[in-house]
Amino acid sequence: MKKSSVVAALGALAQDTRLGIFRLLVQKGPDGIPAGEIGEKLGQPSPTLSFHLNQLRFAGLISSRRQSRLIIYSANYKTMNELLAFLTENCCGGNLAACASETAACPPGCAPKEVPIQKRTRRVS
Amino acid sequence: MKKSSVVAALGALAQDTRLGIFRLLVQKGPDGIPAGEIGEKLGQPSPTLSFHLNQLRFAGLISSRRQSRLIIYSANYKTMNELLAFLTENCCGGNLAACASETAACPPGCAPKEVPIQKRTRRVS
DNA sequence: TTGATATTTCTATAAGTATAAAACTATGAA
DNA sequence: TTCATAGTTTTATACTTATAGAAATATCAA
Repeated sequence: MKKSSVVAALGALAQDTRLGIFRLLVQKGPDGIPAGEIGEKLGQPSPTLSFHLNQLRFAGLISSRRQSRLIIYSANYKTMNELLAFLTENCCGGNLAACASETAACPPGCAPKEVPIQKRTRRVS
Repeated sequence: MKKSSVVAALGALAQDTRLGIFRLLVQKGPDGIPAGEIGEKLGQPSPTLSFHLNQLRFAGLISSRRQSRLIIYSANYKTMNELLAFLTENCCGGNLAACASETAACPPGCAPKEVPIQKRTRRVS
């Protein structure tokens, strides 16, 4: 994930109404819910809601699809995962002992990215 | 973690320079580094840097301590962990199958909070 | 003391973001 | 068609945040 996309995603989430929308969608699961239902839960006027949904969509955090008259919004779990991974990437400089220390106690994703194991190839003789 | 604190933390991270500072500190580990070294790496004038360090500190994401003439900044791993947990909390409504689905593929912390197992107590006869 | 270094606070300007009323668009039902 | 519903776009105003120069503060060394 590019740093600029991460800033955009964090900016989209750094607002009360939008954080509420995103969490609601994360909790509703991959099928999502219609815009109207979101507005009902959060008690926002529709233009305000639409503005915030657009911000989240533009940041890649949610997706929308039309289903007859309804527009169904759902969380983009892939983006969410990448965002979390970015923040903890290469935590403690890859020093696993520091990661595990009382002061840090880093999350699972914190460990340095595994270098893919190179497939052993037979040497041509 | 309170929602308002989460919004504050996300807002603090949603800025290019601050995201850079935070990631640098996360990678440096619990011991931290002095302000000057941060400014050097990010190439920002000191008032700008100080402003951003304050924002991060105010949001609870970093801490500072004086060590002679230097001010040492370090990441607050606890806040970071709570922030990540908040975003994925009660993911997919606790439906583990949905969490594990191709579309969601939620992170480890996504599973609903474990209800602490009650210790079996001997009945007084 | 005085001076040098490390960093912060104050300040003004510039730039970006949120809100909701009004007007618009898309879909389906009568 | 015409109407109702679900939602979006446009617009203006109000508010919040970023930047960096200048001045201030804290610590140490001579």
